[in-house]
Amino acid sequence: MLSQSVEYALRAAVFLAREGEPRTTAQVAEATQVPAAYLSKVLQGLSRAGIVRSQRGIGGGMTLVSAPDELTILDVVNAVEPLQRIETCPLGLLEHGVKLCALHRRLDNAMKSVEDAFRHSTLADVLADPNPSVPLCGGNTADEA
Amino acid sequence: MLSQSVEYALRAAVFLAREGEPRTTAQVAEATQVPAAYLSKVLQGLSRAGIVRSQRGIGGGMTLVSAPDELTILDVVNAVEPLQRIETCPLGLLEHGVKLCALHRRLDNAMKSVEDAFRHSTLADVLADPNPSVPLCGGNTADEA
DNA sequence: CTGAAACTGGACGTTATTGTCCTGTTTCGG
DNA sequence: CCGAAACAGGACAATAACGTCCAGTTTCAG
Repeated sequence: MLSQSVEYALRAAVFLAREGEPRTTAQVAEATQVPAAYLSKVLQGLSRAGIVRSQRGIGGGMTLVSAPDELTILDVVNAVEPLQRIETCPLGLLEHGVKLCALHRRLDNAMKSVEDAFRHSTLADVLADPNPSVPLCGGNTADEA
Repeated sequence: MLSQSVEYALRAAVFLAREGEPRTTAQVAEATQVPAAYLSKVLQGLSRAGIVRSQRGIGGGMTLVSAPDELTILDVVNAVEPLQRIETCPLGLLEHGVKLCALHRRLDNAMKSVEDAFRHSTLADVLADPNPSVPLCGGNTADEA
């Protein structure tokens, strides 16, 4: 339902939030299990959107611009691929303005619930979650079956 | 966020629910404002999934198999493109089984909220909604600005 | 100044989605 | 039986998403 690029961007953002210091695209790619060359494009997008800052040269890499408790999942999602709410009737014939029909009202309500959930989760929340599985799944602090 | 095909399928399902009798692909296409040739494919999918029944020849067309109050938005969505919940860690390295990390737990919760919303809306609910905009937006029972 | 590290951006290939078109097959009315 | 109505399904085209590769540019260490 969410695009691959969004998934990649979220993994990268969570990783960068945890690290706190500049990390190269290669490092992020390995930690998040994302194709490096493609991740590069995704990070470029995040950079243009002002989510991350890039620094070239030795010691450079990618850093989050905001503090993890100031950056929500929604911010990241919207930077890559805006979560589009249904504003007007998709059929477009008779613009109902803000009055969507019963079908599209329900679809948009579902979108809204996703938007709200994402808006209320900051990266800090994700990192602080008392969950035995570490956010990027690369390691595990708990026992496995 | 939802694919175009899903949107088309929902429009078609709502229309067929309202009509109650066989309607040809061309009729559905006009009412729902969907490219007829493409809608044909979408309806074929709904037919294979057992959502609609097709009847060839004169007087034939598409009909809903179930009663509108027995068919949910989720049924239609899943017939076209299954709403995929996140069951296991997308990184796949160390399968955490049912224990998703904090990030994917949140993403899956969002999916679940959509799934639940769709599961609790039947086509009958959509048709009975006291909304001035008629479900397919092609007409309007209320005044417009 | 030089070179390695690291991002930037364009070109390109692959695949999935969306959309079109046409031929065939089933069905029913007369 | 015949023909029109209507779906079925394959072939194809256009577009976007996903992914790869490489040359160029910035930056810092020494």
